[in-house]
Amino acid sequence: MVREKCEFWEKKLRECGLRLTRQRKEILRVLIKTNGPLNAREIFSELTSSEDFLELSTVYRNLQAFSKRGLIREIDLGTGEKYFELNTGDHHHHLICMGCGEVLPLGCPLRHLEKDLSRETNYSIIDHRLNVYGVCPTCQEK
Amino acid sequence: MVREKCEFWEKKLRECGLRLTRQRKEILRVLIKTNGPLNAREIFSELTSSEDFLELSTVYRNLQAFSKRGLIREIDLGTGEKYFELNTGDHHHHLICMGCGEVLPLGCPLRHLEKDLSRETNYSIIDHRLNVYGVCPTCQEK
DNA sequence: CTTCCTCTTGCAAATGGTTTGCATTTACAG
DNA sequence: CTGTAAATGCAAACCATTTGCAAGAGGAAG
Repeated sequence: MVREKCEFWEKKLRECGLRLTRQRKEILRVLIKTNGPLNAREIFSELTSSEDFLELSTVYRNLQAFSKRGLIREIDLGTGEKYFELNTGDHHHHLICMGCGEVLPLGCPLRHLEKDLSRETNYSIIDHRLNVYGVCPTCQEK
Repeated sequence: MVREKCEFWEKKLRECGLRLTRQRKEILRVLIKTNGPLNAREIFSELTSSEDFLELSTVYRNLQAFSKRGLIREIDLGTGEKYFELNTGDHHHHLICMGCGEVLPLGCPLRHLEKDLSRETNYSIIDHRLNVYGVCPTCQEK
């Protein structure tokens, strides 16, 4: 199943006009196996075993390249670093635990907002970002 | 009116246990006269005329101090820098023009979300951040 | 009004995330 | 298999922000 997903995303990557390098395969693999947002350093850390070494700057360059082509989506969790997750096309937000940093996907409660807002302000609405911050049940016990 | 507001915020600052220095007065003044979020460099730029010079690091240090004491509120517009605005206590969000960067305050459409979400996830919900991105009427014409 | 202690500032250097220049290596179209 | 454009490694630069330290300045107490 993971293999299939890898092939799916590698195909997408090729369709974007990007070459399929060892480093890109590995970055994709990490993004696939983790469900949820990752930053450059986290991806890099997953890949520092000697056999699949790659430069941190390569991770940054590729996250930028993937993001520009819509393969991944940039996520701002409000921590200062840029996070990314595979762009599966389903619009959602994130619920972030302020204790342990766990991130839960969150359905969008704002489906109707953009139309209303467009009418009120005459802005053409392009996008919105919502983060919700809380404390997860486990962290509440501590 | 501006003078009254300045006195109000200077009093608040003193009540937080902070000393009222020339630099802090000036930073407050800029925050008061601008309605909307500002970052450290913008505040600094407003104050580089010879008579009211201050160090950029002083701006950073004070924004941090004010923020910690709840005088101002940190705003993340998704641009990479930290923005701040006076904490007037009214909970709101921001509509940001992707053309010119204009920022409009936005009433909160999520009043009921936190209770529902708390029930569904067992998280205790602390806060949320919402940004809406669009293009303002002026920028649409270009 | 003066003194003293503590908080604050200026200055310069460090930090952390991210980007960039350049020579070398690699994917892959032909 | 070969040539070429794209990608990588490496090191240095960048930019917002933070920090250490000595000098300076609020303001409470006298």
